[in-house]
Amino acid sequence: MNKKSSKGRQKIEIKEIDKISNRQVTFSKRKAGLFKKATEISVLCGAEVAVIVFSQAKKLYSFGYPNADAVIDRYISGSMASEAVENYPPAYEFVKCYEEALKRLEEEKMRREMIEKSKKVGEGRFWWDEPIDNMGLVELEQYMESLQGMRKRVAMRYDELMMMEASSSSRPQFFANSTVANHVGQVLDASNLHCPSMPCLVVA
Amino acid sequence: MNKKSSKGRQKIEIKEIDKISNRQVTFSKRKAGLFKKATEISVLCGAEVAVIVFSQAKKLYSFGYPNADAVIDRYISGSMASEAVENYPPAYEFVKCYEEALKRLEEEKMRREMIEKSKKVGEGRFWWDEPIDNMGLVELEQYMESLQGMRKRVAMRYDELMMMEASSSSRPQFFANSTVANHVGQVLDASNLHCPSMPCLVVA
DNA sequence: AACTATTAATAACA
DNA sequence: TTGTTATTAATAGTT
Repeated sequence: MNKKSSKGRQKIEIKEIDKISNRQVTFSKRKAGLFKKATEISVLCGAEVAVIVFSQAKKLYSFGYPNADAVIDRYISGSMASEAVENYPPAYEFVKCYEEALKRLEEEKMRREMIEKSKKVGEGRFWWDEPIDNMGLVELEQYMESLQGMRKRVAMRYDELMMMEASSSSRPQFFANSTVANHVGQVLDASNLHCPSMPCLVVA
Repeated sequence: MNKKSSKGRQKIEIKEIDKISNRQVTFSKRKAGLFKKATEISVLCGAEVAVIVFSQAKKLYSFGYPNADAVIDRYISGSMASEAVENYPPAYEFVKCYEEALKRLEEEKMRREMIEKSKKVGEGRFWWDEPIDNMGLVELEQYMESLQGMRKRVAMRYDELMMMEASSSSRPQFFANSTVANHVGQVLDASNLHCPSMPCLVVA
């Protein structure tokens, strides 16, 4: 009854793939894999990496950490010259910023989970605390409806406040003091960032 | 008697390896792996590849097929000659990534705060009545955004469950394509929310 | 663009 | 460092 849906990965010989369409697909997949590996070694080991690939159609793809050109420049100038310690702080700062945020996110999750744990399931347990992963369909529906209700209330409250603010005199810009605004500003300043997960640079 | 001789490969997080000796070993092994992958894609797909790696100690390792310098020369002349402006989609990706993380962070914070607040709420009052009355505009905005995020995630979880229900299919699919699905659609669509002149995040 | 059954790469040990 | 092994990760063939 269980007919295998595919033969799965098969061993292949490392020689040019005959079938063109196949070759192209493999190229795409393996190029992605190669860039991923490059990312990983750079992150795991603090290495600087550049990868340049020309497809058979001579289309150029490149990847670099912290950035391809810098690494290549250094390769060319043969600057194993010991102290040629180029620094690449620009993007790095923001990557740190991002990582920081992720870390804080994890912390928050933890804290919440601990609170929930400490509350002990059973008595004093509230329905909205339950992790959604354990909810059934019906429960999820209820949850959604509740959220919707909340949303409306908040919006109404927002309106109210807006009215009041509007009638009184000086109103600051919406996000003037918001953390979100600050962070966005920072991020937008980072014009030359690479995405940490897959900093792939494609040159047409 | 059959004590495992090793734990075998373990899953690791992609972040700088703490222990130096470990980092060095990993660097060697992964460098070899990277070069091997580069060889393979070049042979399998007729691609030209160059890989440049600087270790943390700034030692240079390079690989090229058919040969590194040729590929690099081509890269240089290519990127200069062609007007091919380097575009940086990754930066944008990164920004999105980052914003996403921040949003989730806000959500988590909120959930925790709510839980903590809920302890103080007296009889007959719902937990979500408590906080908003004392919020300012900015806080309300963040609150709304967080609610939106939570709802999306709940809806996604809902979809997930639906899929599972559908595929395991030992059970009649009551909601397969009717009201509930529509409901989810509604939830995901922010347009039906009462959300006056929401100053959305501006991504320049 | 997704999905498995496989192979290939590799983290932890020795 | 080099080798072994238990696992995870990548991907060939298929839909």
